[in-house]
Order: sequence, then C-alpha cells, then structure tokens
Amino acid sequence: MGRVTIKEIAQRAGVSKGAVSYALNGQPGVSEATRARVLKVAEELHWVPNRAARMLSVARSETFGLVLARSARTLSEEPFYMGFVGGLETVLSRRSYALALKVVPTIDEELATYRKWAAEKRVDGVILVDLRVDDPRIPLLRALEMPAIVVGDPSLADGLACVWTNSTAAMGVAVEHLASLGHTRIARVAGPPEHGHVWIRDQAFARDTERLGLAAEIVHTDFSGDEGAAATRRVLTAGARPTAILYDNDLMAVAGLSAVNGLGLRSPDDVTLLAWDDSALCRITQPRLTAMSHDIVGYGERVAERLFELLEGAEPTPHLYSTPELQIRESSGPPHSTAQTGSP
Amino acid sequence: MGRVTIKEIAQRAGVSKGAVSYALNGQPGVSEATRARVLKVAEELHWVPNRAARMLSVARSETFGLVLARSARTLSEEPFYMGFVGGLETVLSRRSYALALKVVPTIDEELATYRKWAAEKRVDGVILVDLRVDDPRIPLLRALEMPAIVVGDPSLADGLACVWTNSTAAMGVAVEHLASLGHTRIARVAGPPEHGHVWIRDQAFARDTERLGLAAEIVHTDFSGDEGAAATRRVLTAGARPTAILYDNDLMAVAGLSAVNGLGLRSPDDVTLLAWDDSALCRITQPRLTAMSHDIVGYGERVAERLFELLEGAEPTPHLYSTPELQIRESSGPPHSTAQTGSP
DNA sequence: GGACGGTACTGGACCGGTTCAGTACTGTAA
DNA sequence: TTACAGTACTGAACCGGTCCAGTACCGTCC
Repeated sequence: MGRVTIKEIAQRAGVSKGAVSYALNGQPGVSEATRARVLKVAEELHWVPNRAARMLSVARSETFGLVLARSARTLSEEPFYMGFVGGLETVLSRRSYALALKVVPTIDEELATYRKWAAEKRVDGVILVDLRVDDPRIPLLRALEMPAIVVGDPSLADGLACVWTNSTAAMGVAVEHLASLGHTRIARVAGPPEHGHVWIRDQAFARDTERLGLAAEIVHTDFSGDEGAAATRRVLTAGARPTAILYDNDLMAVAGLSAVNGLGLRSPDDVTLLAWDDSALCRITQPRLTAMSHDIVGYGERVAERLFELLEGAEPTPHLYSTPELQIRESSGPPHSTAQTGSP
Repeated sequence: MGRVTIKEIAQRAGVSKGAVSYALNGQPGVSEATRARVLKVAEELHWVPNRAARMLSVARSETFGLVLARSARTLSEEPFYMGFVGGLETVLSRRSYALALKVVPTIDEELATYRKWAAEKRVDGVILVDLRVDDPRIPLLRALEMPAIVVGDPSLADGLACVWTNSTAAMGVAVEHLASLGHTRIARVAGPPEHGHVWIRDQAFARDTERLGLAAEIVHTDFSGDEGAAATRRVLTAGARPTAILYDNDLMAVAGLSAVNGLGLRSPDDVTLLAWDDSALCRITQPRLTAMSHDIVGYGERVAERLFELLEGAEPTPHLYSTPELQIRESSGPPHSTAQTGSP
C-alpha cells in the first residue's frame, strides 16, 4: 500500500524509469506492447503520480489561486462566493487541477499573498475578484507576470484578461422596467463606491435615470443587511419618497423589505423593490423579490475555462459572460397613486 | 528576479547548500555568524522556499483538504461553509499551510477524492463535514490512515478525532425556552434525517418535548428555503396547529416567516419562530428571528487547531467547542389565546 | 603530547518524477 | 554492401530542497 513509484513499475515491467514515464504520459518513445505492459503494471499497483515530484520537474503546480480579501464574517453573508467557487471547481476537477483558497482581511495582505505565491511557484494562475477602482492588484500581477483572470468589467481590468457580465446594459433593463411601470422617483441602495462594479452601476444608473427623466438618488452602504435596512428607512422617510428602490445585492434587498414593513408600508403597493444577484433569498420573502438574475455557478465555470485558455497561450482579451436578466416577481408593481405624491 | 535557490545563496555566502539549509531552518550545525550572513543573503535575494521541493524531501504537503459534497447551487445558499472556511484559513495562514477545497456532487466522489489525495500525498490531513449516520467516509479515512478531524458529534465520529457543538444541550435550551413561554404544541422543521446532526437533534427534540409534556411534530426537508416554507404551511394548516416552530437552519426559518405572513398570520402573535445557526439572515427580517447561535468562524479555527495538534501526535479525543446559545429576538412570544385552540 | 569531545562545516545521497543525449537494433535505399 | 533514417530504449542529469555521514579544526584534560 502507498509508496508506489515509477521505479517500482520499471522494475516489474523490466524497463527503465524513463520508458515508464513515456508510457504513462502517452509520449512517443516506447512500443505499443511495452506501453500496454507498463500501463497494466501501473494499474495493478494503483500508481498515482506524486504531486510534489511532478511539480518539481515540470515547474507547474496544477493549482489555481483565489484570494478573498474580506473578513470571514462578511464572507459568510455573501452567497456569491460559494456558488462561484463551486463553478470553478467543476472545471478544475476535470483537469485534476486544485484550488488554493485564501481568506485574508485586507487587500495589502492579498498583495503579499500574490508575491509569496509567485516566489514559491505555488499557483499557475490566479482569479481576481472584488475589483476596485484603480485596483493595486492589477499592476502587481502584471509585474509578477502571473497569469490572471479578472472577474469584472474590462474597464477595470486594464488590459488583463477578464470575464465580465454587462452591468451597464442590465442597469438599463432594470431602470426601464421601473420606468415602464410608471415610477418617476427611484433610489439606488448601493455598495461601497470604491468597488468597481458598484461604481459602474452608479454611472449607468445616473445616465439611465437622466435619459428617462426620472428623479434619482444613490445611497452607499457596506453591502450588509443592517446598512441596507438603514438606507431603506432613510430614503423612505426623507422628504421626497421614492416609489422604487434598486439594491446592489440580495441581502440588502431582503433587509430593505423588512424595513419597508417596519415602516408600516407594503411592497409593491407603496414601494417596488428590485434586488441584484438573485440567490435563493429572493424567492423566500413575501412578496418574492424581483431581481437582476445571473448564473453565478456558470460564471465561475467560464472564468476557470478562460484561465486554462490563457495558460495555453490565448490572448488576454475580455470575454463577456452574460448580461443579468430581469426576473420579475411580486415585489414589482406600478406606483400607488397616494405614495407618488410623497409624505409630509 | 525569481529562480532564487539555496544553491545561489550558498555561493554568495561562501558556504555549502547543507549549511544554508541548516541556517535557514534554525537548526544547529552552523555558527551564529554564518547563520546571520546566510539569512542576510537570503533576505537580499528575496528567497522563498520552493514548495514542491520541500514537499518532495520532507514528504509533507503543508496542505489540509476539505471536500464539500453538495451541488454548487445549494452551497451558495448555506452561509455556514464560507464562515467556516474563513475560520480555518485564519489558523492555516499562521503556519503557512494551504487549504485545498474541493466541491463534488456526491459522497461517492468525495470518497474517490480522499483515495486520490492519499495516493498522491496531496494533503496532510482532512476535515470532514456534513456527517451522516453510519458515514462511509469514516472507515475509509481510517483505512487510508489519513489524519482527519470530524466536524460533528462524537457519537458520529466513531473514534476519529472530532470537534463538536452540543446540539443536544442546545435543543434542551430551545425547547425549554418555548415551554417557559407557555407553548404546548411545537413543530420542528428539520433537514434530511440521514444527516447526523439532524438525527441527533431529532432525538433530543423528541426526548425534551416528551419530558416537558409537549405535543411535538417533526417534518423533514432538504434544508432549502422552498421546502422550509412548504413545511411551515403544512404544519400550520393541519388540524392541530402548533404555536411554535423550530427550524434546522436560518434559510428555512426566514422562508418560514414569509410563509406565516402569506397565510395571514403574524409572528410572534400567532406563531413563535426559532432558527438555528444565527447568521445575518436572522437579523434582517421583521420581526427579527430568535435563534440558537454559535460562532461558526471560531468553530473553523478550533477545527484547524485540532488538526495541527493531531499531526503533532495528540490523541484523537473529542473536543467540545461550544453549546449554541439562545439569542432571543422578537419572533419569540407567548402563544396567543385564540391560536392555541387550533383552527378548523 | 596524545586522546577525546564538541563545533562548524562539506559532500553527496535522496525524494519521485521528466527529459535529453546517446546507443543498439532494424529496415530501406543507393 | 554500405550509408542512413527511424524506432525503442537506457542512463543520467535535473528540479530544489533535506539530512546523514564524514572531516577538519579547536580546546581541554590527564
């Protein structure tokens, strides 16, 4: 049991280590008869290549890295990552690649992790999530010559390969949905503006509401349920009350719905709510939440595929994965006539 | 840049490779003067040990493995894992250990993964989650002689080292809380009974309700929001309506609350709801949910520590991490007089 | 002055693969 | 018959560390 090496296979098959290596890797240099014999012996001995030895000689780790710069506590509240990691894994397993996952508290430590991984040759490539505006990780990865896929908009990736979903177009769809229902005053409860995708949606939201002649308002939060609820209360109790609120993630939308109920209001009668991401959370509320929906698992799969393509020499061109689609549910409705006039 | 090996350090410091190795690893065999000189050169050259080479010679991978046998989609709905992984990471980083995370669809593939990891010497130890009754992974890991920590009750771990939270005691606290409020008819919306911790809580629930003379009922689900809501509707529309419902996770409890509202009922007036795990979800509903709360991040930390201890030769004794604590919020209340008699 | 012990260091084997240069043998064409 | 090409294989170097056996040199004690 254990400790089966190619040396042992070589002895049993009566050939040299080199021949065994050729046979096992499907390379030319051995006859079909020998190859079959070696394969048979390897099979009988339950031989599996030793990863460390492979890594050392081929100078590849067959591992991709993913660093999440968030506190462990806020991570658990975000349904995004787990689904995304699941998608990555599906593709990695097919090629016997592994995922090295690291959770660090700050971006500085994330940078340090990349430096270390590069020096150790610990990973063959990395996946960059949670892009910031002018993200310091991009120049670093470029300097380290580390293959990387940016999960985010090409405008944030600064020439690195990226896979993105078209938030700008999706925002257009969302705002038009609200406008077509008759809403004229819309609030957006957004994440922190230093996040790249928040910034992009901010821009798109401002442009689309202006184009359609709607009164618009943006409140920034930290993505948490608590701040989502607080922001909701704030916009609904201010002078000019919006009749629709658009959230940057699911958790804040669900929390927002509770805040609405807490104020004695109802959705969609008094206020239409629209979430972003569309996890299971959106379907367990009452009313269920209208959301901009995208397939996070598929997104992860596509990102992993692109990283493999990049390693095989593909150009680092941006790839559009999808545009989030509007999933209309019961939290959408036309504005109620009395609510439209605003409260005292 | 890159390619800094101990050979180069040896040349620059004017000593042999062996001496460099001793100096860098803090081992005896070199004078303090030489050690300082070697350390200085290594520092200047930004030397970092090559992982593959280390692994090959010390026959350790400095990696722990975690396999999650769930579909990627259901994973993203469970806040537990991300927080747990975050906790593991905190401890692993301190020792420069890595986490190999694998997501597979079935337990059979999980077993295959362990076999492969053992043969490849891919991981130094594994962490076992989602224990089942008569779990086939336990005899396999024992046969593979793979160091492992079971995340779950000693009664499920069958002699393997485990870290657990006392669900039985927690269930007592939960049921007594409901009894002390005056509830006499309680339902439990549970996960699948083949899950070890569900089974344990089922037993405890049955025993505690009987001890206190309460009418009890258990409905099993798949842990999803949809089934949690359906189960809630079922128990509330059956002949003898319970006045309190105890859920096996947060998602089902939140979904249950929506189902309660959908039936035109109110919590806590018509029905008291009690969740389990206490993630952010419990605080964003209206009313906020009473829950059995435990520190999942800390749990992950403790598990990682135990695995290190095990590798250092500690006995595989069970370790109690904590007993979930009752976090009382607005979804708890005494039963309403009319509701108590049941509906037609 | 010789035996002894300890310290500081060297050289090389080793981990388990990959890969390259070289060799022996066979078959074919000039 | 010889030259040449191609196939099948061997032996050894190599990746970058660890670690053991051996050695040179020092001071100490009898």
